Amino acid sequence: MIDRLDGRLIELLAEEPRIGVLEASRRLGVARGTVQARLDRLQAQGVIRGFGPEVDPAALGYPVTAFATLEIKQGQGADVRSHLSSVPEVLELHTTTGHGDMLCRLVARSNADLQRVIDKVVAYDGIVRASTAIVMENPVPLRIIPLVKQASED
Amino acid sequence: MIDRLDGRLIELLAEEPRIGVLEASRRLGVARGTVQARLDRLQAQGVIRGFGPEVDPAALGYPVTAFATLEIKQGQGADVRSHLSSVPEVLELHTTTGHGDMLCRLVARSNADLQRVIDKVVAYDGIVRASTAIVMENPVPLRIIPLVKQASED
DNA sequence: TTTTCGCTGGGCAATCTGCATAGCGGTGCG
DNA sequence: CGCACCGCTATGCAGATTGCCCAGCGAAAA
Repeated sequence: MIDRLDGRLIELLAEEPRIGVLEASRRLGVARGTVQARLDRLQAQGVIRGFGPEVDPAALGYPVTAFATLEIKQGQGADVRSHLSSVPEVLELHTTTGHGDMLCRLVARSNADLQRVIDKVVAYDGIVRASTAIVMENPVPLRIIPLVKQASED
Repeated sequence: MIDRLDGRLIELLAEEPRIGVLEASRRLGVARGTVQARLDRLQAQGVIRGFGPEVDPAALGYPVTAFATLEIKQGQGADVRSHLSSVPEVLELHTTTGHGDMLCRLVARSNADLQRVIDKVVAYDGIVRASTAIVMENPVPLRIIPLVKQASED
């Protein structure tokens, strides 16, 4: 899948995203063309989706995060999806196995504001029930490097 | 917090991360120095955390995602945190209110492999119970642009 | 009114990019 | 064994971009 060099390249880019291809090639001790080729390949394969800016919702004024488990009326899945995707505070949505049918990540301006967001979310026929867990701490923020390391060292 | 120009800049960078400051200034119809200054400010404020590569776990050989709700023995929180952070397949971890005490996102190489990951996760004294929901579909992948739009248009 | 601040528009040297070249060594195949 | 293929190295070059600087200007704040 990916080899050590790919892994090191991804780690390097994760640590210092501002560096260019040339600087990366120096750090890795390989030719510039090699880094260029690896990067192109990683992006073509979809391993690297892109280099979009990582925006912190808290800094945007949405310091409260919560996860909501939703129970959906049978056959309403598609409509619920499009309803939820129209709510900006819904940062992601998954359909899952288990007791709930969907799991979504929400943000809000405050705990009070979270009520407004949840109301907006459940204000839809297809949603039978929602149970919400507010995030208190985030000991492990979304990360990928440890996995990249493991995958590249196989 | 952030104004329209900031919002447009973030949207632009999200759509086409490869463009530089100069090109961005052309697209936005402002001077290069302005874009430079806005970017610096957004990063200094923490609104933009960085431009790390977005890696797709599926392309790395981990196509299965799951969310696990963990129940923790009182007073064992800190140890559990460090235990979980040492597991590469744990992509993020939150402590939450509600029935569970923690919620974590896992990935695995297959449904069968997920068992191994879960075993590794719960192989720790402090964890009383784990209930797992496997992700089937991801109708709304992690996104931030709608929120940026809303925040910048206030 | 004066000061401060953000934006503009320009300039400059140093750097990087995209693209192309050629050589080299390892691998798979007939 | 000989050959073609592929990835990596190394290098070159023109054009674009970056980081940094400055002076002017208009609006908002003091």
